[in-house]
Amino acid sequence: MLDIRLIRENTDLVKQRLAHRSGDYASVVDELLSIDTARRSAETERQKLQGDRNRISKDIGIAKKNGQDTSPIEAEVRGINDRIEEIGRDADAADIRQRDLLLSLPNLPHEACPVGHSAEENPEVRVWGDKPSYDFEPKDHTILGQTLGMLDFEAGAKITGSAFVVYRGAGARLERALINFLLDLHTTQHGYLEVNTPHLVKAECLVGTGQLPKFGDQVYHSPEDDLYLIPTAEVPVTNLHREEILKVEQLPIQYAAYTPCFRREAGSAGLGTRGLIRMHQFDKVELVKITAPEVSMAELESLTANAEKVLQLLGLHYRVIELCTGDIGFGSAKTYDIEVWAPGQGTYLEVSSCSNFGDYQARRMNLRYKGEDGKNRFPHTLNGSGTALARLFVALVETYQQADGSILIPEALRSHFGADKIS
RNA sequence: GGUGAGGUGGCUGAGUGGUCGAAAGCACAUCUUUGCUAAAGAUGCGUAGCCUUAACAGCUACCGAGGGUUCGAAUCCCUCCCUCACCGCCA
Repeated sequence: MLDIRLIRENTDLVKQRLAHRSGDYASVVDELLSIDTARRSAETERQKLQGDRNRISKDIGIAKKNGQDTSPIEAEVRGINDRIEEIGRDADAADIRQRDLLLSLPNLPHEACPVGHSAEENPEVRVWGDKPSYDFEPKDHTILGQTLGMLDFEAGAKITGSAFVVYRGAGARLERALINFLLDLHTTQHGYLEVNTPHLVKAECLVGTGQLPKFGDQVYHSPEDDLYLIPTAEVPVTNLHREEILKVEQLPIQYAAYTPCFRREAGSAGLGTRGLIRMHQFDKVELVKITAPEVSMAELESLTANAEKVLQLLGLHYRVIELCTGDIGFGSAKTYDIEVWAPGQGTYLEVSSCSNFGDYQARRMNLRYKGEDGKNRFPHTLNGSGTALARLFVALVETYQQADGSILIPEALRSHFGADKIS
Protein backbone atom coordinates (compact mmCIF):
# COMPACT_ATOMS: atom_id res chain seq x y z
CA MET A 1 0.00 0.00 0.00
CA LEU A 2 1.32 3.40 -0.88
CA ASP A 3 1.29 6.25 1.62
CA ILE A 4 -1.63 8.53 0.83
CA ARG A 5 0.52 11.47 1.87
CA LEU A 6 3.13 10.55 -0.69
CA ILE A 7 0.44 10.43 -3.33
CA ARG A 8 -0.98 13.76 -2.15
CA GLU A 9 2.33 15.57 -1.95
CA ASN A 10 4.33 13.93 -4.74
CA THR A 11 1.62 13.12 -7.22
CA ASP A 12 3.83 13.52 -10.27
CA LEU A 13 6.53 11.26 -8.92
CA VAL A 14 3.99 8.56 -8.07
CA LYS A 15 2.35 8.74 -11.48
CA GLN A 16 5.67 8.70 -13.24
CA ARG A 17 6.89 5.61 -11.39
CA LEU A 18 3.63 3.77 -11.87
CA ALA A 19 3.69 4.61 -15.56
CA HIS A 20 6.72 2.35 -15.92
CA ARG A 21 4.62 -0.64 -14.91
CA SER A 22 2.34 -2.47 -17.25
CA GLY A 23 -1.20 -1.25 -16.74
CA ASP A 24 -2.57 2.27 -16.43
CA TYR A 25 -2.88 3.66 -12.93
CA ALA A 26 -2.99 7.41 -13.54
CA SER A 27 -6.76 7.52 -13.34
CA VAL A 28 -6.74 5.58 -10.06
CA VAL A 29 -4.33 8.15 -8.64
CA ASP A 30 -6.61 10.97 -9.76
CA GLU A 31 -9.66 9.38 -8.19
CA LEU A 32 -7.68 8.75 -5.04
CA LEU A 33 -6.80 12.42 -4.78
CA SER A 34 -10.38 13.61 -5.16
CA ILE A 35 -11.68 10.99 -2.71
CA ASP A 36 -8.98 12.00 -0.26
CA THR A 37 -10.06 15.63 -0.40
CA ALA A 38 -13.71 14.71 0.11
CA ARG A 39 -12.83 12.33 2.91
CA ARG A 40 -10.82 14.85 4.81
CA SER A 41 -13.41 17.58 4.58
CA ALA A 42 -16.16 15.23 5.78
CA GLU A 43 -13.88 13.97 8.53
CA THR A 44 -13.08 17.47 9.72
CA GLU A 45 -16.75 18.39 9.80
CA ARG A 46 -17.65 15.25 11.68
CA GLN A 47 -14.95 15.76 14.27
CA LYS A 48 -16.03 19.34 14.83
CA LEU A 49 -19.61 18.20 15.44
CA GLN A 50 -18.45 15.42 17.76
CA GLY A 51 -16.49 18.00 19.71
CA ASP A 52 -19.63 20.12 20.04
CA ARG A 53 -21.58 17.14 21.25
CA ASN A 54 -18.99 16.16 23.83
CA ARG A 55 -18.86 19.67 25.24
CA ILE A 56 -22.62 20.07 25.49
CA SER A 57 -23.09 16.62 26.99
CA LYS A 58 -20.71 17.55 29.75
CA ASP A 59 -22.74 20.68 30.40
CA ILE A 60 -25.87 18.55 30.65
CA GLY A 61 -24.28 16.42 33.32
CA ILE A 62 -23.36 19.51 35.32
CA ALA A 63 -26.77 21.13 34.82
CA LYS A 64 -28.55 17.98 35.93
CA LYS A 65 -26.50 17.91 39.10
CA ASN A 66 -27.70 21.44 39.77
CA GLY A 67 -31.28 20.37 39.23
CA GLN A 68 -31.80 22.43 36.09
CA ASP A 69 -34.11 21.55 33.22
CA THR A 70 -31.94 20.17 30.41
CA SER A 71 -34.53 19.18 27.85
CA PRO A 72 -33.85 22.11 25.46
CA ILE A 73 -30.12 21.38 25.23
CA GLU A 74 -30.79 17.68 24.93
CA ALA A 75 -32.89 18.44 21.88
CA GLU A 76 -30.02 20.48 20.50
CA VAL A 77 -27.64 17.56 20.90
CA ARG A 78 -30.10 15.28 19.13
CA GLY A 79 -29.99 17.66 16.21
CA ILE A 80 -26.19 17.54 16.21
CA ASN A 81 -26.32 13.75 16.32
CA ASP A 82 -28.45 13.66 13.21
CA ARG A 83 -25.90 15.72 11.38
CA ILE A 84 -23.03 13.59 12.69
CA GLU A 85 -24.74 10.52 11.35
CA GLU A 86 -25.33 12.12 7.98
CA ILE A 87 -21.83 13.48 7.49
CA GLY A 88 -20.42 10.30 9.04
CA ARG A 89 -21.94 8.23 6.26
CA ASP A 90 -20.09 10.34 3.69
CA ALA A 91 -16.85 10.15 5.64
CA ASP A 92 -17.06 6.38 6.08
CA ALA A 93 -17.96 5.77 2.44
CA ALA A 94 -15.04 7.90 1.30
CA ASP A 95 -12.73 6.13 3.73
CA ILE A 96 -13.71 2.69 2.43
CA ARG A 97 -13.38 3.80 -1.16
CA GLN A 98 -9.98 5.30 -0.49
CA ARG A 99 -8.77 2.10 1.14
CA ASP A 100 -10.06 -0.01 -1.75
CA LEU A 101 -8.26 2.19 -4.22
CA LEU A 102 -5.05 2.12 -2.24
CA LEU A 103 -5.18 -1.67 -2.04
CA SER A 104 -5.62 -1.89 -5.79
CA LEU A 105 -2.57 0.22 -6.52
CA PRO A 106 0.72 -1.66 -7.00
CA ASN A 107 4.01 -0.69 -5.41
CA LEU A 108 6.25 1.91 -6.99
CA PRO A 109 9.17 0.27 -8.78
CA HIS A 110 12.39 1.26 -7.03
CA GLU A 111 14.65 3.70 -8.83
CA ALA A 112 17.19 0.87 -9.04
CA CYS A 113 14.67 -1.22 -10.99
CA PRO A 114 15.46 -1.19 -14.71
CA VAL A 115 12.81 0.47 -16.85
CA GLY A 116 11.23 -1.74 -19.48
CA HIS A 117 7.95 -2.92 -20.88
CA SER A 118 8.05 -6.70 -20.78
CA ALA A 119 10.03 -9.79 -19.89
CA GLU A 120 12.11 -9.39 -23.09
CA GLU A 121 13.69 -6.32 -21.53
CA ASN A 122 14.80 -8.02 -18.33
CA PRO A 123 18.58 -7.65 -18.12
CA GLU A 124 20.69 -10.69 -17.33
CA VAL A 125 22.73 -9.99 -14.24
CA ARG A 126 25.03 -12.99 -14.06
CA VAL A 127 25.45 -16.58 -15.10
CA TRP A 128 26.86 -19.44 -13.04
CA GLY A 129 28.32 -22.58 -14.57
CA ASP A 130 27.83 -23.85 -18.09
CA LYS A 131 25.21 -25.81 -19.91
CA PRO A 132 26.17 -29.45 -19.47
CA SER A 133 26.79 -31.43 -22.63
CA TYR A 134 25.75 -35.03 -23.26
CA ASP A 135 26.89 -37.66 -25.74
CA PHE A 136 23.26 -38.77 -25.97
CA GLU A 137 19.93 -37.02 -26.33
CA PRO A 138 18.95 -35.82 -22.81
CA LYS A 139 15.49 -36.94 -21.82
CA ASP A 140 12.66 -34.94 -20.38
CA HIS A 141 11.97 -35.36 -16.64
CA THR A 142 8.53 -36.82 -17.34
CA ILE A 143 10.14 -39.69 -19.23
CA LEU A 144 12.86 -40.14 -16.62
CA GLY A 145 10.38 -39.89 -13.79
CA GLN A 146 7.97 -42.41 -15.22
CA THR A 147 10.68 -44.85 -16.32
CA LEU A 148 12.24 -44.82 -12.86
CA GLY A 149 8.86 -44.97 -11.13
CA MET A 150 9.33 -41.58 -9.48
CA LEU A 151 6.48 -39.55 -10.94
CA ASP A 152 2.90 -40.65 -11.54
CA PHE A 153 0.89 -37.99 -13.33
CA GLU A 154 -2.02 -40.35 -14.06
CA ALA A 155 -2.46 -41.05 -10.36
CA GLY A 156 -2.41 -37.32 -9.63
CA ALA A 157 -5.07 -36.71 -12.23
CA LYS A 158 -7.11 -39.64 -10.96
CA ILE A 159 -7.31 -38.61 -7.34
CA THR A 160 -7.38 -34.84 -7.81
CA GLY A 161 -7.10 -33.59 -11.38
CA SER A 162 -4.68 -32.42 -14.01
CA ALA A 163 -1.62 -30.52 -12.83
CA PHE A 164 -1.39 -32.65 -9.71
CA VAL A 165 1.24 -35.33 -9.34
CA VAL A 166 2.04 -38.30 -7.14
CA TYR A 167 5.70 -38.79 -6.24
CA ARG A 168 6.63 -42.41 -5.65
CA GLY A 169 9.62 -44.32 -4.32
CA ALA A 170 12.90 -42.59 -5.12
CA GLY A 171 10.92 -39.60 -6.41
CA ALA A 172 9.16 -39.09 -3.09
CA ARG A 173 12.44 -39.61 -1.29
CA LEU A 174 14.27 -37.16 -3.55
CA GLU A 175 11.61 -34.52 -2.95
CA ARG A 176 11.91 -35.01 0.80
CA ALA A 177 15.72 -35.00 0.66
CA LEU A 178 15.68 -31.71 -1.23
CA ILE A 179 13.36 -30.09 1.32
CA ASN A 180 15.63 -31.16 4.17
CA PHE A 181 18.74 -30.10 2.28
CA LEU A 182 17.32 -26.64 1.65
CA LEU A 183 16.09 -26.07 5.18
CA ASP A 184 19.35 -27.31 6.66
CA LEU A 185 21.38 -25.08 4.39
CA HIS A 186 19.47 -21.89 5.16
CA THR A 187 19.10 -22.50 8.87
CA THR A 188 22.64 -23.66 9.60
CA GLN A 189 24.65 -21.68 7.02
CA HIS A 190 22.61 -18.56 6.30
CA GLY A 191 21.11 -17.63 9.66
CA TYR A 192 17.41 -18.18 9.01
CA LEU A 193 15.02 -19.43 11.67
CA GLU A 194 12.94 -22.35 10.52
CA VAL A 195 9.19 -21.89 10.93
CA ASN A 196 6.41 -24.30 10.11
CA THR A 197 3.15 -22.47 9.60
CA PRO A 198 -0.46 -23.31 8.81
CA HIS A 199 -1.26 -23.85 5.14
CA LEU A 200 -4.63 -22.17 5.52
CA VAL A 201 -4.81 -18.45 6.21
CA LYS A 202 -7.37 -15.72 6.76
CA ALA A 203 -8.23 -13.24 4.05
CA GLU A 204 -6.45 -10.41 5.83
CA CYS A 205 -3.13 -12.21 5.50
CA LEU A 206 -3.55 -12.29 1.74
CA VAL A 207 -4.44 -8.61 1.81
CA GLY A 208 -1.32 -8.01 3.86
CA THR A 209 1.06 -9.52 1.34
CA GLY A 210 -0.88 -8.25 -1.67
CA GLN A 211 -2.63 -11.27 -3.21
CA LEU A 212 -6.03 -9.89 -2.23
CA PRO A 213 -8.18 -8.16 -3.26
CA LYS A 214 -6.81 -8.12 -6.78
CA PHE A 215 -5.78 -11.72 -7.37
CA GLY A 216 -8.50 -13.58 -5.53
CA ASP A 217 -9.20 -15.82 -8.51
CA GLN A 218 -5.72 -17.32 -8.21
CA VAL A 219 -6.11 -18.81 -4.73
CA TYR A 220 -8.14 -21.73 -3.43
CA HIS A 221 -10.79 -20.68 -0.97
CA SER A 222 -12.96 -22.54 1.51
CA PRO A 223 -16.11 -20.45 1.83
CA GLU A 224 -17.51 -22.30 4.86
CA ASP A 225 -14.55 -21.24 6.95
CA ASP A 226 -13.48 -18.25 4.87
CA LEU A 227 -9.96 -19.64 4.76
CA TYR A 228 -7.53 -19.70 1.86
CA LEU A 229 -4.91 -22.26 0.88
CA ILE A 230 -1.58 -20.47 0.78
CA PRO A 231 -0.17 -19.77 -2.69
CA THR A 232 3.28 -19.35 -1.10
CA ALA A 233 4.77 -19.47 2.40
CA GLU A 234 5.42 -15.75 1.98
CA VAL A 235 1.83 -15.23 3.10
CA PRO A 236 1.76 -16.94 6.52
CA VAL A 237 5.40 -16.18 7.30
CA THR A 238 5.41 -12.45 6.53
CA ASN A 239 2.08 -12.10 8.33
CA LEU A 240 3.55 -13.65 11.47
CA HIS A 241 4.19 -10.11 12.64
CA ARG A 242 1.16 -8.33 11.17
CA GLU A 243 -0.26 -5.58 13.40
CA GLU A 244 2.86 -5.69 15.55
CA ILE A 245 5.34 -3.06 16.62
CA LEU A 246 8.74 -4.74 16.61
CA LYS A 247 11.74 -3.62 18.59
CA VAL A 248 14.59 -2.34 16.46
CA GLU A 249 16.91 -4.94 18.07
CA GLN A 250 14.74 -7.69 16.59
CA LEU A 251 15.72 -6.69 13.06
CA PRO A 252 16.57 -8.19 10.74
CA ILE A 253 14.17 -11.07 11.14
CA GLN A 254 14.99 -14.02 8.87
CA TYR A 255 12.67 -16.96 8.43
CA ALA A 256 12.91 -20.07 6.30
CA ALA A 257 9.82 -22.18 5.81
CA TYR A 258 8.91 -25.25 3.86
CA THR A 259 5.30 -25.44 2.70
CA PRO A 260 3.35 -26.80 -0.20
CA CYS A 261 1.97 -24.00 -2.39
CA PHE A 262 -1.46 -24.05 -3.97
CA ARG A 263 -2.26 -22.08 -7.10
CA ARG A 264 -5.37 -22.14 -9.21
CA GLU A 265 -3.47 -20.84 -12.25
CA ALA A 266 -6.76 -19.56 -13.60
CA GLY A 267 -6.49 -18.61 -17.23
CA SER A 268 -3.12 -20.22 -17.84
CA ALA A 269 -3.97 -23.92 -17.92
CA GLY A 270 -2.27 -25.98 -20.55
CA LEU A 271 0.08 -23.28 -21.76
CA GLY A 272 3.48 -24.92 -22.14
CA THR A 273 2.94 -26.69 -18.88
CA ARG A 274 4.38 -30.09 -19.48
CA GLY A 275 5.19 -32.29 -16.51
CA LEU A 276 6.11 -30.72 -13.21
CA ILE A 277 6.70 -27.24 -14.51
CA ARG A 278 3.37 -25.64 -13.68
CA MET A 279 1.38 -27.44 -11.00
CA HIS A 280 -1.60 -26.51 -8.86
CA GLN A 281 0.35 -27.81 -5.88
CA PHE A 282 4.10 -27.75 -5.46
CA ASP A 283 6.60 -27.73 -2.61
CA LYS A 284 8.75 -24.74 -1.87
CA VAL A 285 11.20 -23.52 0.73
CA GLU A 286 10.70 -19.81 1.18
CA LEU A 287 13.02 -17.21 2.66
CA VAL A 288 11.50 -14.13 4.30
CA LYS A 289 13.24 -11.11 5.79
CA ILE A 290 11.97 -8.14 7.73
CA THR A 291 14.61 -5.41 7.82
CA ALA A 292 15.23 -1.77 8.55
CA PRO A 293 14.64 0.36 5.43
CA GLU A 294 18.26 1.48 5.16
CA VAL A 295 19.58 -2.02 4.65
CA SER A 296 16.85 -3.66 2.60
CA MET A 297 18.59 -3.37 -0.75
CA ALA A 298 21.75 -4.96 0.66
CA GLU A 299 19.57 -7.65 2.25
CA LEU A 300 18.00 -8.36 -1.13
CA GLU A 301 21.45 -9.10 -2.49
CA SER A 302 22.26 -11.49 0.34
CA LEU A 303 18.87 -13.18 0.10
CA THR A 304 19.42 -13.74 -3.60
CA ALA A 305 22.90 -15.07 -2.89
CA ASN A 306 21.41 -17.48 -0.31
CA ALA A 307 19.06 -18.85 -2.95
CA GLU A 308 21.84 -19.09 -5.53
CA LYS A 309 23.95 -21.09 -3.11
CA VAL A 310 21.44 -23.92 -3.44
CA LEU A 311 22.09 -24.27 -7.14
CA GLN A 312 25.83 -23.87 -6.71
CA LEU A 313 25.99 -26.68 -4.17
CA LEU A 314 23.89 -28.89 -6.39
CA GLY A 315 26.07 -28.00 -9.39
CA LEU A 316 23.22 -26.72 -11.51
CA HIS A 317 23.86 -24.13 -14.20
CA TYR A 318 21.74 -21.02 -13.74
CA ARG A 319 21.40 -17.38 -14.58
CA VAL A 320 20.10 -14.44 -12.61
CA ILE A 321 17.96 -11.87 -14.34
CA GLU A 322 16.61 -8.63 -13.02
CA LEU A 323 12.96 -7.92 -13.68
CA CYS A 324 12.24 -4.64 -15.41
CA THR A 325 9.49 -2.26 -14.32
CA GLY A 326 7.06 -3.75 -16.80
CA ASP A 327 7.52 -7.26 -15.45
CA ILE A 328 7.90 -7.01 -11.66
CA GLY A 329 5.19 -8.29 -9.38
CA PHE A 330 2.38 -6.20 -7.96
CA GLY A 331 3.92 -5.48 -4.57
CA SER A 332 7.59 -5.57 -5.47
CA ALA A 333 9.95 -2.61 -5.75
CA LYS A 334 12.81 -4.67 -7.15
CA THR A 335 13.08 -8.33 -8.11
CA TYR A 336 15.72 -10.83 -9.18
CA ASP A 337 14.67 -14.08 -10.79
CA ILE A 338 16.92 -17.11 -10.68
CA GLU A 339 16.51 -19.46 -13.62
CA VAL A 340 18.03 -22.91 -13.64
CA TRP A 341 18.97 -24.77 -16.78
CA ALA A 342 16.91 -27.87 -17.58
CA PRO A 343 18.65 -29.89 -20.31
CA GLY A 344 15.62 -32.04 -21.09
CA GLN A 345 13.53 -28.92 -21.64
CA GLY A 346 16.32 -27.05 -23.43
CA THR A 347 15.28 -23.98 -21.47
CA TYR A 348 15.79 -22.08 -18.23
CA LEU A 349 13.21 -22.53 -15.49
CA GLU A 350 12.41 -19.92 -12.88
CA VAL A 351 13.09 -21.50 -9.50
CA SER A 352 13.30 -18.39 -7.40
CA SER A 353 12.00 -14.88 -7.39
CA CYS A 354 13.68 -12.64 -4.84
CA SER A 355 11.96 -9.35 -4.14
CA ASN A 356 12.25 -6.30 -1.97
CA PHE A 357 8.78 -4.96 -1.22
CA GLY A 358 9.97 -1.85 0.57
CA ASP A 359 7.33 -0.78 3.08
CA TYR A 360 4.47 -1.77 0.75
CA GLN A 361 3.49 -4.97 2.54
CA ALA A 362 4.30 -3.57 5.98
CA ARG A 363 1.77 -0.79 5.40
CA ARG A 364 -0.86 -3.24 4.25
CA MET A 365 -0.43 -5.39 7.34
CA ASN A 366 0.31 -2.50 9.69
CA LEU A 367 3.66 -4.00 10.63
CA ARG A 368 5.95 -1.49 12.29
CA TYR A 369 9.08 -1.24 14.37
CA LYS A 370 10.10 1.30 16.97
CA GLY A 371 13.16 3.14 15.74
CA GLU A 372 16.12 4.30 17.81
CA ASP A 373 14.34 7.62 18.30
CA GLY A 374 11.22 5.94 19.66
CA LYS A 375 9.17 6.67 16.54
CA ASN A 376 7.22 3.92 14.84
CA ARG A 377 8.30 3.15 11.30
CA PHE A 378 7.39 0.66 8.65
CA PRO A 379 10.13 -1.91 8.10
CA HIS A 380 10.90 -3.36 4.70
CA THR A 381 9.86 -6.90 3.82
CA LEU A 382 11.63 -9.22 1.41
CA ASN A 383 11.15 -12.74 0.26
CA GLY A 384 12.50 -15.22 -2.21
CA SER A 385 12.18 -18.86 -2.96
CA GLY A 386 15.04 -20.84 -1.68
CA THR A 387 13.99 -22.57 -3.90
CA ALA A 388 10.86 -23.91 -5.56
CA LEU A 389 10.99 -27.68 -5.43
CA ALA A 390 9.18 -29.02 -8.45
CA ARG A 391 11.34 -27.19 -10.95
CA LEU A 392 14.48 -27.86 -8.94
CA PHE A 393 13.53 -31.56 -9.16
CA VAL A 394 13.19 -31.18 -12.93
CA ALA A 395 16.58 -29.49 -13.35
CA LEU A 396 18.27 -31.98 -11.07
CA VAL A 397 17.07 -35.17 -12.73
CA GLU A 398 17.50 -33.76 -16.23
CA THR A 399 21.00 -32.48 -15.48
CA TYR A 400 22.27 -35.61 -13.75
CA GLN A 401 20.73 -38.21 -16.04
CA GLN A 402 23.13 -40.82 -17.43
CA ALA A 403 23.23 -42.62 -20.75
CA ASP A 404 21.77 -45.74 -19.11
CA GLY A 405 18.74 -43.81 -17.82
CA SER A 406 19.93 -43.65 -14.21
CA ILE A 407 20.35 -40.43 -12.28
CA LEU A 408 23.41 -39.44 -10.27
CA ILE A 409 22.79 -37.69 -6.98
CA PRO A 410 25.14 -34.70 -6.54
CA GLU A 411 27.60 -34.96 -3.69
CA ALA A 412 25.97 -32.29 -1.52
CA LEU A 413 22.65 -34.11 -1.50
CA ARG A 414 23.85 -37.65 -0.87
CA SER A 415 23.73 -37.61 2.92
CA HIS A 416 20.15 -36.35 2.76
CA PHE A 417 19.11 -38.73 0.03
CA GLY A 418 20.98 -41.74 1.38
CA ALA A 419 22.30 -43.01 -1.96
CA ASP A 420 24.47 -41.76 -4.80
CA LYS A 421 22.23 -42.66 -7.70
CA ILE A 422 18.72 -43.56 -8.76
CA SER A 423 18.33 -46.45 -11.16
C1' G B 1 -19.00 -29.85 20.80
C1' G B 2 -20.37 -28.88 26.42
C1' U B 3 -19.68 -26.12 31.10
C1' G B 4 -17.30 -22.28 33.74
C1' A B 5 -14.05 -17.95 34.10
C1' G B 6 -12.10 -13.97 31.58
C1' G B 7 -10.48 -10.25 27.54
C1' U B 8 -8.59 -2.47 30.00
C1' G B 9 -2.20 1.16 27.80
C1' G B 10 4.83 -2.60 27.09
C1' C B 11 3.42 -5.69 31.75
C1' U B 12 0.46 -6.21 36.45
C1' G B 13 -4.10 -4.21 37.64
C1' A B 14 -8.26 -0.46 39.47
C1' G B 15 -12.46 1.32 37.41
C1' U B 16 -20.67 -0.72 36.77
C1' G B 17 -23.70 5.69 33.11
C1' G B 18 -21.29 12.03 33.35
C1' U B 19 -14.73 16.80 33.66
C1' C B 20 -12.02 8.58 32.35
C1' G B 21 -7.73 8.12 27.45
C1' A B 22 -8.57 5.80 31.79
C1' A B 23 -6.01 5.17 39.26
C1' A B 24 -1.85 2.69 41.17
C1' G B 25 2.47 -0.23 40.63
C1' C B 26 6.29 -2.20 37.40
C1' A B 27 9.20 -1.35 33.09
C1' C B 28 11.27 2.53 30.04
C1' A B 29 13.36 7.78 28.90
C1' U B 30 15.30 12.48 30.51
C1' C B 31 16.73 15.47 34.53
C1' U B 32 18.09 16.33 39.86
C1' U B 33 20.26 14.68 44.32
C1' U B 34 22.94 11.33 47.32
C1' G B 35 26.74 8.75 46.16
C1' C B 36 28.29 3.57 43.83
C1' U B 37 27.95 -2.09 41.54
C1' A B 38 22.83 1.16 43.92
C1' A B 39 18.90 4.31 46.11
C1' A B 40 15.58 8.60 46.29
C1' G B 41 12.93 12.54 43.86
C1' A B 42 10.90 15.34 39.48
C1' U B 43 9.06 15.10 34.70
C1' G B 44 7.70 12.35 30.67
C1' C B 45 6.04 7.85 28.59
C1' G B 46 -0.19 4.19 23.88
C1' U B 47 -2.14 4.10 18.61
C1' A B 48 -4.32 6.41 14.55
C1' G B 49 -6.79 10.35 12.06
C1' C B 50 -8.06 15.57 11.36
C1' C B 51 -6.53 20.62 11.60
C1' U B 52 -2.55 23.63 11.81
C1' U B 53 2.73 24.28 12.03
C1' A B 54 9.23 26.41 11.92
C1' A B 55 7.92 23.96 16.29
C1' C B 56 4.54 23.45 20.23
C1' A B 57 -0.33 22.98 20.84
C1' G B 58 -5.50 21.72 19.64
C1' C B 59 -9.52 18.48 18.20
C1' U B 60 -11.61 13.41 17.15
C1' A B 61 -11.62 8.18 17.61
C1' C B 62 -9.89 3.77 20.02
C1' C B 63 -10.69 -0.03 27.10
C1' G B 64 -11.26 -7.94 22.16
C1' A B 65 -14.65 -6.93 17.39
C1' G B 66 -19.31 -5.30 15.54
C1' G B 67 -24.18 -3.46 16.53
C1' G B 68 -27.82 -1.21 20.10
C1' U B 69 -29.81 1.96 24.28
C1' U B 70 -28.69 7.21 25.97
C1' C B 71 -28.00 14.17 25.69
C1' G B 72 -23.62 11.22 27.39
C1' A B 73 -20.93 4.18 27.49
C1' A B 74 -14.61 1.11 29.48
C1' U B 75 -19.18 0.90 32.51
C1' C B 76 -26.04 -1.23 30.47
C1' C B 77 -28.14 -4.73 26.28
C1' C B 78 -27.33 -8.05 21.81
C1' U B 79 -24.19 -10.86 18.39
C1' C B 80 -19.51 -12.63 17.29
C1' C B 81 -14.22 -13.66 18.11
C1' C B 82 -10.31 -15.04 21.20
C1' U B 83 -7.80 -16.90 25.80
C1' C B 84 -7.70 -20.13 30.10
C1' A B 85 -9.64 -24.44 32.99
C1' C B 86 -12.36 -28.95 33.15
C1' C B 87 -15.34 -32.55 30.33
C1' G B 88 -16.27 -34.97 25.51
C1' C B 89 -13.99 -36.38 20.85
C1' C B 90 -9.63 -37.23 18.21
C1' A B 91 -4.21 -37.73 14.72
